[in-house]
Amino acid sequence: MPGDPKQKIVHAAMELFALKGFNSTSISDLLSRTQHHSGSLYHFFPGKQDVLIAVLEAYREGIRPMLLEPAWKGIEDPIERIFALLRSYRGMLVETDCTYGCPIGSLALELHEPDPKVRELLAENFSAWTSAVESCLHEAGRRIPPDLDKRALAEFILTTMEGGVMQARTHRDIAYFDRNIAALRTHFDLLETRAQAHA
Amino acid sequence: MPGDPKQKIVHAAMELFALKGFNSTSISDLLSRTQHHSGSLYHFFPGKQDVLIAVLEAYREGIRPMLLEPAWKGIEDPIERIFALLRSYRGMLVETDCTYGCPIGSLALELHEPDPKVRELLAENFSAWTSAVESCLHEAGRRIPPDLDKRALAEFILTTMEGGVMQARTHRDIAYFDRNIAALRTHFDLLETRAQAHA
DNA sequence: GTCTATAAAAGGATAGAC
DNA sequence: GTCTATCCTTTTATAGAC
Repeated sequence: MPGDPKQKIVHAAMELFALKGFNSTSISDLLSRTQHHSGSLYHFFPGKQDVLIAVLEAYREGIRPMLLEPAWKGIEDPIERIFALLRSYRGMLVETDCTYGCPIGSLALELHEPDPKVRELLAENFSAWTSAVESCLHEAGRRIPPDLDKRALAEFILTTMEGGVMQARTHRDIAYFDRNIAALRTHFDLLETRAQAHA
Repeated sequence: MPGDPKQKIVHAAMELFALKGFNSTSISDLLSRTQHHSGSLYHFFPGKQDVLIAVLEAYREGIRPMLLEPAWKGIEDPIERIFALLRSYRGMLVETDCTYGCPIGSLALELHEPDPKVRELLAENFSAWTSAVESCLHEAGRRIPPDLDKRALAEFILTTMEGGVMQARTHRDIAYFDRNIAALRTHFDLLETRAQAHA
């Protein structure tokens, strides 16, 4: 529903939490952006925390349709799909002058003592991302050493993205992100060489 | 000066910003922890932001004496010094049940639109850390391919630490950190193999 | 330099009419 | 379901005595 007010609030919250963070986004910010009033928001959500939960659920549900499918359009090679996914984060950084990176990573580090439900949803977002990358690694077959822990490598790829985003944002310079991705590419090249050597 | 009230406030702020974040730490929190009163704090600092600046300067000045020297005690091998540094972050995570990681990384992602001075200090903290690691890489000499960009690899090591901390904190499980460090160790092993092959 | 008291504003949330 | 008005708390910051 495009006019669904609940969805509209969640959508605004996704944008504002990514842009300013959770604590720095006030209920008033959400209301003024959605042109709703507090009675409306509190009709749908018991409190601000519940808006955050809805946001994290929306991100989790959106990983495939909103993130992976656009990034993977026209790309079949499983390893190139991983780098295409990383490029989509690069695109977000470039579009926003290196201010907006991964919304999940930002929230994960902003919220130090999160509600258990919130922490669980952050973890589920990371896990779903990691699983998608892990699938690509399995599809890559013998280009990766067969004895290598694919799940661990997928987590390392998430680390590369998050660390690259963090440094690019902090230095306001996309080159930090690019050098991290280049280092990961070197890692893949070395792994592929080793996989061939053992073949 | 151990009783210096200004230092005492900065010290409390370092702890509380790391524990709860900047926005979630109130001036009252700082005052109750230091047993001072608002007149005292505002005598030394024009505002809360200036406490943050003092905190970031203290972290920057503390990198060598508080972080590197303890981590490197008794360790001479330059590559093992890098992994010893990473272990000191592991120690912080374990001591705090995976709630407290790198204070600079947390602040870097919490503060989305920081004051230019604050952003610059965050960047300086990352740069100083990266430079220290880069020095180790240069000392490692021929164990690393000579054509490899040592600065970029040092940034990739920072990325590994920050990404490992982020995932360990989010999942409340140190194994995520350990697997990231293991992946980095694999990367070093592969680089060393390549360096030998070209020798 | 440190204390008390308090101003001034912002933020989360609620009540009740419509 | 949505609007207006408002309560209550927290928070940053200031004033002025000591």
